[in-house]
Amino acid sequence: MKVSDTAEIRTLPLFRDMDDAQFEVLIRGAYVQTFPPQIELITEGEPSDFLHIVVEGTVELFATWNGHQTTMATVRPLGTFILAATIKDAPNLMSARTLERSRLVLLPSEDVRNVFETDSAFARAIVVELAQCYRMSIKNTKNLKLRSSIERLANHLVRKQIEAGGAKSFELDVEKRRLASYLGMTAENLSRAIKTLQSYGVTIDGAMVTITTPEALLNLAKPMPLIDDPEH
Amino acid sequence: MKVSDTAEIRTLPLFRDMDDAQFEVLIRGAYVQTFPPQIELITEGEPSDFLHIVVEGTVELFATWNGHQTTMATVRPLGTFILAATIKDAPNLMSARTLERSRLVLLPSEDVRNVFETDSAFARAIVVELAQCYRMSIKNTKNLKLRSSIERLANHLVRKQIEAGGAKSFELDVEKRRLASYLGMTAENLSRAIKTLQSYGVTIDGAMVTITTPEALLNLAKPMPLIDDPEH
DNA sequence: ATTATCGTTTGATATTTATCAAGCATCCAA
DNA sequence: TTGGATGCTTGATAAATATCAAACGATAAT
Repeated sequence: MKVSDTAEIRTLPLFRDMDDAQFEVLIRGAYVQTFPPQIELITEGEPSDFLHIVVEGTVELFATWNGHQTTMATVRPLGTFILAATIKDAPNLMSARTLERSRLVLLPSEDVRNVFETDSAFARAIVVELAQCYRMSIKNTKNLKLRSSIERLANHLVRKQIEAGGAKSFELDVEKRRLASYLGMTAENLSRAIKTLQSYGVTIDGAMVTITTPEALLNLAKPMPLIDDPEH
Repeated sequence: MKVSDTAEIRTLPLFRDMDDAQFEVLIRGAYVQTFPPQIELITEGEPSDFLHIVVEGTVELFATWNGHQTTMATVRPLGTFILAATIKDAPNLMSARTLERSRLVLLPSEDVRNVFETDSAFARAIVVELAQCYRMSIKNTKNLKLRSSIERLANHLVRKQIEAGGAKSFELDVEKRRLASYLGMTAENLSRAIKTLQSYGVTIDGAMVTITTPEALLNLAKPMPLIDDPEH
């Protein structure tokens, strides 16, 4: 494993404050692997063998039922999945696939659980991380239950613009059909929703989003920290 | 605070394995209060002052946006809310109201955070609890995104029957309009969905549910541990 | 016992969302 | 350069879901 990877992972809140020796234990047992696009890394229902860390590339988390499939999240560097399953030694509730060539660090779940039992700083960091994940999921539920699909799209764009530093134009970082699935709508309806947003000063050409009248969009989106702010 | 309450709370997974002295610290700082129905106990957006434990009665967690409101969960003895906000010292993402006369134990969030820093057994229990909550929320998201409202209702009934020990008849424990909101539908459509379920061998008279042909209902519901089993 | 209130049900209608089919655009490999 | 393949868009239609209005029924307060 490259030293630069190790150093990068160490900066994550999850590993930042843990004991040097215990971090070493995790790193010694770790695997680094590069995967081509469209590889299924984990499958829902299977036991969680590893805590995955995305060092490079993009991973999609998705879930299925009765022939349907939905995108639950997109994980980019330096994101991890799926901590809850690793800690509880429980089956994964989601599957994961690479969307592009991706490099991942795999920490054996058993090692993570062992270090969790030993290193109380790590345990505390895990608490904070899980609380964060839980709150994110609650926000997502509110988003789904309280808003229509076009309102969800509007808020997604508002948020992405903030993440792009407030730039008038920015690029969508996922395929539209995956964005649609994430937002809980079909690709067809995303296409139509985008058209509707033109009257709110939004134009989307390919992956390029331009927001000409942010006030109009905000007036539709009505964003709220308790749903839309990942930090809140 | 009554000794019987203390003993009961001590049996919760969250408090079971913690240090006696630290548990004492929590109990010493605790308040016990009985509330009439329809009292708003916490408000979304407000800081989390207490970890609430429902000892008697029923509490509804709900969220609002732009004039809309949705039921997020129902908490009964011995359930707690909202651990993630308490631990992160973050604002509550949901509001809570009593649905009936209810007795609650309130642990000051600051105490909980302090003991969490001190008692590693408590910290580990919090990890398990948060992981559980997170997974529950993910399952709920899958339920919402992958199923239609009638499928959600069907699965809810299947689950409630299991919780009723498999009895052919059992009672709904919440008002229908709240059940509707929890399931992400209107009260009117819940009423119609119940009618539709008659052809699947389900009759609901008032709060009394009777399932005459479980096979037919199961065939519609297609329950799946990765969505419907709270233990999984 | 009576009235008032509130939850539930039903019907009519509107809106939202999905599905199906076709054409268009883009990208990549032969 | 040229086919595919795949993703995106558009139109037509169907299904799911929400809204509005009214009636009904249970419950609680007077």
